[in-house]
Amino acid sequence: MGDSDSRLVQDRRAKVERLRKEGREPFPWSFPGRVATSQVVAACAPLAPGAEGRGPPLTVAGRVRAVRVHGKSAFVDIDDLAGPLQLFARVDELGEEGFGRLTADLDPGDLVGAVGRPVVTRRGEPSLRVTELTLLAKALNPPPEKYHGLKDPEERLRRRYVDLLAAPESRARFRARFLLTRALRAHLDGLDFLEVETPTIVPVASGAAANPFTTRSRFLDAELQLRIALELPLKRLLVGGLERVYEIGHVFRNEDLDSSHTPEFTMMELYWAYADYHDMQRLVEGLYGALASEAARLLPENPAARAAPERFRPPFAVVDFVDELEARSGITDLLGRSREELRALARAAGATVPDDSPPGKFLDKLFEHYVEPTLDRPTFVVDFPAATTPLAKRHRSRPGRVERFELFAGGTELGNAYTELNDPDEQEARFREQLSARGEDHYAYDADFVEALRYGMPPASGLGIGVDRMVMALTGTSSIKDVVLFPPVRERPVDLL
RNA sequence: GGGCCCGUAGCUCAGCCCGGCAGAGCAGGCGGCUCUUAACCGCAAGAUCGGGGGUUCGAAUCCCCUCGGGCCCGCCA
Repeated sequence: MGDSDSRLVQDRRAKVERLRKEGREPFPWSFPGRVATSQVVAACAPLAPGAEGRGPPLTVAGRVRAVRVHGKSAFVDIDDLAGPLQLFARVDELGEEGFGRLTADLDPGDLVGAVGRPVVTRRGEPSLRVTELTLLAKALNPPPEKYHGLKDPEERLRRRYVDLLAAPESRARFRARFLLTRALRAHLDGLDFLEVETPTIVPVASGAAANPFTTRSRFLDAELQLRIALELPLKRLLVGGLERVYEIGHVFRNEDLDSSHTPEFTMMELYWAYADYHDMQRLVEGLYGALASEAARLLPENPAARAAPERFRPPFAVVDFVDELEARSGITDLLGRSREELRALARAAGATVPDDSPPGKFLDKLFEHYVEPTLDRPTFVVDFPAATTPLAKRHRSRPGRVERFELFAGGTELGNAYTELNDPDEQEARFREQLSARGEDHYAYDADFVEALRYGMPPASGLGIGVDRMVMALTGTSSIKDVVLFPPVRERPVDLL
């Protein structure tokens, strides 16, 4: 069962040996002058079936998907990033020897280059009538079966390159993911935000409630952690006068995987001096509107992407956290409830929360249970109870609330924003509350951050968006593993020798 | 971490309930075919049935353990 023993691999190795003996290099260095396969297809468009294009020959390169030999002619399907193309090879153009080599050398999975003229076959398939065919890299391992492809979900993750080479829709989805990230940057750059980078390895991970990964520095002789959020370093930059900053980077949370969580994921956080959370709602609407258009352009075949521009057309709906929760749950006077009452209500709603959870935890659970699943259309949930949010500024006119919104769509969170707390004394008090609440997932006390606020942070609004989930929402992808190229997998057990 | 399910040829899958010679298609080999596109036709080959143990005259099939994965639940976005 070992690959090295496989008969198929042995046959392919034998071909490599033979090629070398014949003085032909199975892994040449370059292949100049190629155009995209789509260019050949375009050149075929005006041609009638059976006609051959005039003008100079074209050069293409790509991976062999199938070889169909018909005695003295052959069809070779290749594809490159632009799409598939049929090569039409005949002994008439290649000669007996050249044609014989083609059929003897080529296997599915090989990378080849071809020169020829565009033709449309009698059956109407745009093709390249090949006058030269060159092996560019021999594939020793055979590709997955040509019709069913690679189905095994484990192999698709462990050997993502095989998934990508075998499944054009997987390539298209990942391309869309990274082009959406590019569009995200372009949108923010256009609003004059500055992209920055801050450390991933920090003394104490803070800015969110999650279990950190730990590591050790030999230089500092100290235990360090991997960041769980971008928030606090970026706010320090507002103190420093950078005014509009954002960062797109990985954050790390030492938790289990499921269809919407993975321990290492991509976060975008943005901080905007002299703006508040109302300004930020407008920014988020503009941002999702722009990204939805881009998704529709990138994936015209994908129903979710195609529907995105209409779905994410501003303005988004707005609901009040407390009003909506009371309306959905039938609970009254939520803000007047004691911690014990809230805990009992949360447990009645099926949440399993430890007794010593921070007080806001119970409200979060209630909201998650009663409201989140009902939020399908993009909706801003606004004015969270203060207890849920230690880093947001208290509401300017509504006691017991903070100026915060989350954007939900399709039952999942697509963004989280506050008017930022910039009063150092209040920040210090909120950190202390969190610590005294104990429990596992309190926010870490960051004394230097309080110190930074003492120098004066401008009034500002901040935004966080989970980029993986943003991509999922815009592309209709149900598992986060389908938008993360190399999700974490367990070490495969060593084969017994 | 708890529950349910899956693992058979390089790939996609049968066979497992109800124990009795491990099958097919694709890919690969050989032969044929100058318009196919999941090309077609013929021949031959390819598997310690995830791993270990047990029950049995006999295990892919039943039992136990273990590894890997999927889905649901709990926790983090």
